[in-house]
Amino acid sequence: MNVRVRFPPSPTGFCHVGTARMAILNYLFAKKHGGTIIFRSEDTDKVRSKREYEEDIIEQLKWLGLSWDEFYRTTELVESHKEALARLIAEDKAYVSKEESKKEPGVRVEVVRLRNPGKKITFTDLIRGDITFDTAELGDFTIARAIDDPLYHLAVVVDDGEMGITHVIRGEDHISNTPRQILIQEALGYPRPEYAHYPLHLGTDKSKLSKRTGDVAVKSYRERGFLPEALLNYIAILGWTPPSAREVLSLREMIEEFEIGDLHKSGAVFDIEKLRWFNRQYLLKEPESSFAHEAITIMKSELSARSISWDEAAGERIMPLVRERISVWQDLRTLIGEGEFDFFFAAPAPEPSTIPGKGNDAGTARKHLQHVQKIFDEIPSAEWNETRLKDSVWDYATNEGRAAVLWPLRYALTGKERSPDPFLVGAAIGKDAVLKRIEAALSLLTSKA
RNA sequence: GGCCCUAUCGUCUAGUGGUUAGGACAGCAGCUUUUCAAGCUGUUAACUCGGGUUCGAUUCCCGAUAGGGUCACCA
Repeated sequence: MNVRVRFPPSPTGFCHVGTARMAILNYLFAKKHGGTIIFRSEDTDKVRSKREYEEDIIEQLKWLGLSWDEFYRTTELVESHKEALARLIAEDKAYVSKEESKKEPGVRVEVVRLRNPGKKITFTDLIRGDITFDTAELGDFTIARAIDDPLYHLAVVVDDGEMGITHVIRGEDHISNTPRQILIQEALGYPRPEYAHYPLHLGTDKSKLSKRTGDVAVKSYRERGFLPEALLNYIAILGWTPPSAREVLSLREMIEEFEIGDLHKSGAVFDIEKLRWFNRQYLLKEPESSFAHEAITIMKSELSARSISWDEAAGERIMPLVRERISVWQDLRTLIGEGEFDFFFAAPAPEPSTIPGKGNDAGTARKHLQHVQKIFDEIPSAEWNETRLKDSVWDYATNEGRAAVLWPLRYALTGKERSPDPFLVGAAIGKDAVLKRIEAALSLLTSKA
């Protein structure tokens, strides 16, 4: 069978996680079966639809790495809807009903209603099995606001029929829409596509994921520095377990493993912590050059906001450290913004009383710092690197007590009670800066004593 | 409220008519060349309840309960 699926977002809001999930699942299914994907902007609601939203949806889906083969807007297909409407009325399967407007009381309108045969409808859901509804409860529901103004259900059925859609894969909020669409479909004589209704993602309190319960705009994840691969991967895996049970998968691998029947039946809570973990996995895979490019851009801008001048050499040297400390790019902005990395670029302002560290006095600290200063001073600049620094003082530190020697050294270099180790810092800032900072700490100790 | 869907650790899940109910995230503990981070190792933690069927149910059936969805001149 020639598989044809659709992405039918309604452009009444920015691209959110639910939109992305709809697109991902349809994409995986279509690609798995070599099918065609139709992007159909469901803009029948003229009041709420905006071109701005449509553009955002397109932009974010592309950012996630998705694509489609054909593009339409529902409103541009209105002629076929009108034809269908006219045919239904001519065949007396629908009728024009003159009634009072629900939106504007007192105003008479002419809506079109379907003559509902009121029978039981059973359809097979690829994820849930047979589902039966008694459509009598629906009554003669409205299918158009007016003879030339179709409503969603009519438009969807006609468009799906005309476009030869074979599989309708959508969220479970559409389960109860399915019987009425089937009714319209049968009245029009279109074949019934296969249906698959996947569960919705839930917010932390298990309620529907929405603007109220959390951040859902794809753009906001993008702005916080989540990687598209990570977001795509997490959204896909949340509610689907591939046969291999692997969690970290590329788009290609997902396509290979995808089976619509493997989608879960129950809704899952969207866990930002796990998303962060996924993002870290992908950040760790980033090539060194592109990682450094992004990191440097962020560091430069955040440091300049703090009036600290950028040092290219130091920046390059702390890359491994940056990569080890962040899960999302936003973390780097926060780190720098809070001054956590200031000491790599500017001299710190250590607190004299904190220099010795726990259980040691100023005299001891001065003695150790002077010793280390002397050792460091003798290291040729050409041999100035992390390993060399560590080797040069390690035995001394071990004999004298590592905490007693290393704490003052580290604190003198960073001015932070918590920071990376002194060797890494020392190598990054260079010999001159190290000696100056030790000297500064020593004078602080002396002036205090 | 009617109708529909769903139900395993805090979260995402695997799984079977008989299992020590497995994994991931988070948590906790220990280790790793001082602190922090990372890493490594270990570890806490679950079958919603009540009836059936059965020698035996987490698993099959029914009911209850809970959660979700939907009942538009929105999509």
